[in-house]
Amino acid sequence: MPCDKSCPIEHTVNLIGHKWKVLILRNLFNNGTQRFSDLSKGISKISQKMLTQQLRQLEVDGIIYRKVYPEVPPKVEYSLTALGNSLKPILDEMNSWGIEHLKQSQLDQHNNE
Amino acid sequence: MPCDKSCPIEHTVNLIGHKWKVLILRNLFNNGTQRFSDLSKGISKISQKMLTQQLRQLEVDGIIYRKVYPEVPPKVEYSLTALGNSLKPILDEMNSWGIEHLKQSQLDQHNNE
DNA sequence: CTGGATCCTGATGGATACTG
DNA sequence: CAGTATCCATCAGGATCCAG
Repeated sequence: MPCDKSCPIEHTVNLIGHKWKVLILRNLFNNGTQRFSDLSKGISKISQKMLTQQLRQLEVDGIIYRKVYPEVPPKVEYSLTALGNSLKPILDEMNSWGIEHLKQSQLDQHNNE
Repeated sequence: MPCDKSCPIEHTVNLIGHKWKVLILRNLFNNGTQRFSDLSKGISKISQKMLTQQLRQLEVDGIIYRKVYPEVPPKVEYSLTALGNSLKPILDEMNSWGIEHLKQSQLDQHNNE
């Protein structure tokens, strides 16, 4: 079973198979609608360029919605679309797995001291 | 809730938040133990260098196991460890989501013709 | 012949400075 | 505030080379 264009996992990976995208989604799931600066603060170490880039891609792919308020100072809000919300089970599984194995990896680290 | 070092999702993403890693795991889940060349054929468009690199990282992180048979011609088998197997729910969710939305994106494509 | 290391080149990511 | 623009470091792909 080769992993070609019709592979469901490949399709999913093409949309959210990127470290920063997952973290952006995490932020939107946890905190709801977020402004650019909220995301910037909420995701440690992401550069503005990367944040902009990934937000644009998520928007093009119909996963998030970008609402611009035509005012000064500028205000832009990002929120999940229905498609974006449908990704929640995946994020939930990643969260559960992380909780479980963060414990383990912290123990490992402790044992190595 | 900032996304710092103790964020479960960030931990998960740090281990498998890479396109090729997910596809490698997909291959191992679907086909069981695989040789280097099996993975190379099963994952369309991955370069040998990238495959080697990602396999090494997955091995270091304890997600896959690498068994070398000291024979000619060389033979190396990759399989999932217990930790690797515990990632199955995540892959399953990605698969389900992909199945659901591959339909949609194919319809969209059809409508644009 | 398989698995993978190396080299070179083009693409991508990060840090900073600047703008509407 | 929400991005661009710029420059530089690192990474990815392709071809080739090598050891068992």
